[in-house]
Amino acid sequence: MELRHLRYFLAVAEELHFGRAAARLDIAQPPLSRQIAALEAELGATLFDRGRGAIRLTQAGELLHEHAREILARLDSASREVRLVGAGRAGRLRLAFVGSASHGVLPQLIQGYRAAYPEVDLALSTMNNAELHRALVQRDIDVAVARPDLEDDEFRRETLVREDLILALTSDSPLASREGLRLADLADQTFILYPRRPRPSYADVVLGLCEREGFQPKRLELTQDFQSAISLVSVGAGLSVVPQSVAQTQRPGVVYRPYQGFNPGTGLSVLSRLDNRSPHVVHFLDLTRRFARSLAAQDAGRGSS
Amino acid sequence: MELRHLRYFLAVAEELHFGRAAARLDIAQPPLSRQIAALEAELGATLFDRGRGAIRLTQAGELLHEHAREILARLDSASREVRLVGAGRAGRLRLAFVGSASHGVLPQLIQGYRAAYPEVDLALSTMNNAELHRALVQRDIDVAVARPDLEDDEFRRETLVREDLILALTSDSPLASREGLRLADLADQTFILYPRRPRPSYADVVLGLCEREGFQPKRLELTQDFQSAISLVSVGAGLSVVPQSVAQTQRPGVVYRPYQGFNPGTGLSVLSRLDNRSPHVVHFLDLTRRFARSLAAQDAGRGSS
DNA sequence: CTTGCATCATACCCGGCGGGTATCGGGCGG
DNA sequence: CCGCCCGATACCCGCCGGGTATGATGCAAG
Repeated sequence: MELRHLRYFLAVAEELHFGRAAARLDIAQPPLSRQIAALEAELGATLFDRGRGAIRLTQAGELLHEHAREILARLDSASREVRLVGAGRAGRLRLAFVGSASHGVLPQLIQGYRAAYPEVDLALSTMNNAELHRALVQRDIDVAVARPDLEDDEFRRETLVREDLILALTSDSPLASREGLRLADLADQTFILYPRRPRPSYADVVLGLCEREGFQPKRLELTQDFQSAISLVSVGAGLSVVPQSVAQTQRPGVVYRPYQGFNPGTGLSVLSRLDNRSPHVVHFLDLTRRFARSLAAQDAGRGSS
Repeated sequence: MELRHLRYFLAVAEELHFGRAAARLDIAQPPLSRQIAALEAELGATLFDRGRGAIRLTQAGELLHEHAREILARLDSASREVRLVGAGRAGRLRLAFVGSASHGVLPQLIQGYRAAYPEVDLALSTMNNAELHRALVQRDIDVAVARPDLEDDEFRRETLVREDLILALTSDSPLASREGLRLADLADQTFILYPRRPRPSYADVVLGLCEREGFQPKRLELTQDFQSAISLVSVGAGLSVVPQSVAQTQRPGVVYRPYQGFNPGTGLSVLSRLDNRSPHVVHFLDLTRRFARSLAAQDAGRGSS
């Protein structure tokens, strides 16, 4: 049996007239008669009572009528849904990001995607860089937002934003009001760094900075993520070096201060597997590129003004 | 889209290998590739990730996979059900019969049909001859069991059984013990006849009998059906002339006695519209024919012994 | 009763499409 | 680097579905 049979049958069942049904189907009447006859032969059942003038459905015909309607409706909705998913306008996008990106521009980017593709179910989670890498490779996620990047040439990448590093200090610390602060001035402070595992990590980047400035922090406190680092700062356990965007969310007991000297900054990258050409991913990365470009234009404008 | 696309897609989705899927479908691999490509083009969606070695379903593919499975399963069950109904082994048969047929051989016939076609839903009802005729013509029923027949050459008919008429008397009537009773002996009794409407009817057949015997019943009582006639007999309201099979069910206060003289008997006919070639009807009438033949053989055997 | 019309079935032809074989192209393993 | 595996492409052929013409049948009107 083919869908043609069902479509033709449905037309005849609804018109109860071969001529009109054929017109509705945009074919001539004879092939329609033939196809219906073939269907009846295949099913071994008479579907229509061809009695004098008016045509009528048999019991088997009534039964097939209901089934055919449902099957064709089902097919139609399947087709529509698949088209939508195939166009990336429905379905699901699994995105994970480093915790320190939950402030700053990433939320705007995600909002933008949500607005453009409201029917796509966004599955969000947070991971550190190592976990992001593993999840991308194992296809547990479609898109990763890493800081600053993931080393893998199997990934497509878009740079989302670059930002300076900044100090997070306990608000009642005397350092908070000092002008022209340098990293070396903090040599005898407790540095709260993250993540604790795996190494090397962002913590080592900061330690490298210190070494470049000619010292090693007197005390180190390693914590899991930037959230707990800030928490520790707020209770006076030490200071931390964080991306500037973190300063957007003020927190009691914490003040943010720039420092003098070498500031390599940090960035956010949006990554996906090279072989993942899913429209959702493509759309998200396109949006990312446009968004990053508009951010750069803003910065340039602000810089020149 | 055609079912071929769904079937091919399903094979590939389950094998995740074009070669094996083609083998399973008993076609060569190239046309399979082409059909899948055509399906993807029509849906505007990539369904498979053809990445290095292992093939994989995309999100759109996963979605279509579920839909395709259900649609094909649905089609399969539709086909099976329609075949059954078309073969008359499932579905519904609407049968109506005169009340006086609820004793005697009709129940056996119906039992026989039930045993042969257990999945067919039998819709039974009782009507008088006039109602049977109307119902058949208007297609409210498929098969009618009338006594003795319906006058209409648009009907196909099988004679189910013929039987003598018999008297139903009040058990304490002196007539009950009289030998060699003749209808004329009952001229001064109350004749309870049916149906009251419409006329002419079975009541007129009995009145014709009396006339032939040279008398008119002194008193007449017309009632709706044979059930109420027997009830009236049982309370001593008079006597009735009924088909012999009615005597099979004994009832307190009623005795059945044969009578001498002309006995035209009566019969049951099984009727259906000539243009109703539904397998259910055909089966039922076939069964009726065989059943009637076996009844006739029984009678002949009993007669000769 | 006969003619004409409406409607579905049959006869026959044609072209498109689905399937076949041969071959290519790329990725992976030896 | 070569050969193999697998999917894609190229090209041909035969079938089947659709078209036109016509038949068969039942009904209505004259």
